Amino acid sequence: MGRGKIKIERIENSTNRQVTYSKRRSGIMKKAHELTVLCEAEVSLIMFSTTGKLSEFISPNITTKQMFDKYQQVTGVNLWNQHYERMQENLHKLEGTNRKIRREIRHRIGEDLNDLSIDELRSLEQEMENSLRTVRERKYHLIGSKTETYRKKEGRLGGPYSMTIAEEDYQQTAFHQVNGGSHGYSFRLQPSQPNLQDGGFGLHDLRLA
Amino acid sequence: MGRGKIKIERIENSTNRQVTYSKRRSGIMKKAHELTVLCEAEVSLIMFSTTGKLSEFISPNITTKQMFDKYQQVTGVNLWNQHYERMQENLHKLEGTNRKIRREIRHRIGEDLNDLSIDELRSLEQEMENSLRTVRERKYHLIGSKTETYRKKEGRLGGPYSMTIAEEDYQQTAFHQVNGGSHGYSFRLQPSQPNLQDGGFGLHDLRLA
DNA sequence: AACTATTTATAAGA
DNA sequence: TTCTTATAAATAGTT
Repeated sequence: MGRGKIKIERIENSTNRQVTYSKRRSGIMKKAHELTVLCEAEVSLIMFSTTGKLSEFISPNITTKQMFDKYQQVTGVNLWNQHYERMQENLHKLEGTNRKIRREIRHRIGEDLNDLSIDELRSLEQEMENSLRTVRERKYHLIGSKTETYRKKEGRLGGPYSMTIAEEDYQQTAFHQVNGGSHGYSFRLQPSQPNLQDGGFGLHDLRLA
Repeated sequence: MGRGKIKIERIENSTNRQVTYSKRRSGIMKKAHELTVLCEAEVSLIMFSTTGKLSEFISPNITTKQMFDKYQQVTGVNLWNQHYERMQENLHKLEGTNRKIRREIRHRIGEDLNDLSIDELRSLEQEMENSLRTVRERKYHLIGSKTETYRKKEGRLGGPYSMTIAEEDYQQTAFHQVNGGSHGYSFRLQPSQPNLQDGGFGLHDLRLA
């Protein structure tokens, strides 16, 4: 359809090739549009020139994304499975870790002890005692330095409020007070992974989007 | 281009519409192919008939997926952002939760105490004492029932090995032995989140894929 | 970017 | 459907 017949093969002359691309591109775009209107078809046409320039036609009242989704559905090929599966894998890993460390801490706060053997309980007790000792030491260390500062500031006055922080604390410790502790170190574990059971959406979510 | 000129508007006659779709579909496919060959362009053409039937043309040596990826790159519109961001969000949530729990555990095993105030240390100590008590109780409970079983089985014989498990254990506790404990309840925390710092891939991974 | 001779696509009919 | 064919449309080569 032109002054001469051409063979369908790469046009060697670069300028000529570009011109032909330009002409035929608009030709095919028009065809796509006509197909859409005449036959109520949904058409997605995407073209990249050798220089990487994008041209596209998409039927009105539909987006390219929708077209891709539909394409996936019909072909059954999930185009972003690769990305998806990597993320899914990581989620599962993290969830596993999460489960493990939740179990560990539950034991440390005295919950779910039923699944531990006597020996495991002994080890746990041992470690908790050691840790508790460390915490106490740290506390006394901190109190020690604070008390020093206090004494420097206030001098050695004595009187009804003269009990040092260290002494006060010692009593507290000795009495094993069981108040909630207003400076709450309290954290309760949520029933295992509240909103994160499945990351909020299942495997099918993308496949059947 | 036919026996008569037609207006580009929906073909009302259904049969005629289908026939036209069929003819023009192969026409546009041919055009797409020619464009590919003549101009070395990359073309993706996807069509759905009103009945939902898919037809597609894709340039050789490229996949539809690759075409989609390239399209995304160029348009800058991430087509699976929605899914991606939801997963990303969940990953971050989990990572955050893990970080928190790890911190809690570290405190419970007597590490990283420097970032706690005196009051926090007091609360922590308190809770650890309570938990330790729970663990001990559970241990004694378990030992109690085991000892009962033992006594029923062995009778009340006495002798050099007659110390009950409970007594034996009591001594152990009293001495505050600091052996490693061969039934190791030892878990060391990995340096925060070994391979999962970023879930293995950054935000840019998909955007600039 | 226009022109136009020719090829190609296809509408209508069989 | 598929084939035929008259005619419309697209476009290769030219200006």
